[in-house]
Amino acid sequence: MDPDERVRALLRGLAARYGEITWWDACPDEVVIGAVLTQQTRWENVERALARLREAGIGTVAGVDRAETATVEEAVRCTGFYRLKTARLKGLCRRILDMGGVEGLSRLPTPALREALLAVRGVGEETADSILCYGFGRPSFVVDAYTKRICGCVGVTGSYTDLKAAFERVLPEDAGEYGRAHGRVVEYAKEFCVSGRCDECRMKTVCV
DNA sequence: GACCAGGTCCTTG
DNA sequence: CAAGGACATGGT
Repeated sequence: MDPDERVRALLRGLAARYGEITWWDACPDEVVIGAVLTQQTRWENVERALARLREAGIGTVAGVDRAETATVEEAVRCTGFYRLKTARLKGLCRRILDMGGVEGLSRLPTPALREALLAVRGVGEETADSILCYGFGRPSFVVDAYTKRICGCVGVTGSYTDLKAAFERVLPEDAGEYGRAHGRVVEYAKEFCVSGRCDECRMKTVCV
């Protein structure tokens, strides 16, 4: 079967199962911060860190930029790789402010904005796409470990760019649609995939 | 105690 | 380009 057709079938099944979920509904500043913190980390720990940053009054791009390194490290310790993430976070926030803040960046066309984000140390494709899609409302599909895993389960493989392109061909070009689709993939993976691999690969549950 | 988590970067072959 | 290691805490 054509890979795009498999992706279509997958998305149909997931939409039928999970419906109109809302996925990451946060202000741009928190999306920027959360996108970095969630790297290789469970979301629950990211939420704790975001709450700590908020309590410290530095849960924004400007806040992280002006805060002491040690203060940020303390707040994000629970997400792991905390030294690395603090450095990445401060670098990213600094860069965003230098480019006119979220406000200024939002005037850039999506390709230019994506390049600007990718140019920051610690911002790879997934992080950039998360910020684009959830922070800036741009239709840029996010491919994460769950997406790759689920795609593998239905026989669709390829590079990050390949998978991203497949979803973007199949879905209507809309950030909300992309976000919900990605959210459903994650919901499904959390429900059926156990410790790194699909338990019994129950994709038939949603795919047929 | 072992293993894994919503990545990214750097180094090797 | 593919593979392997480093980065680190928290939950099962």
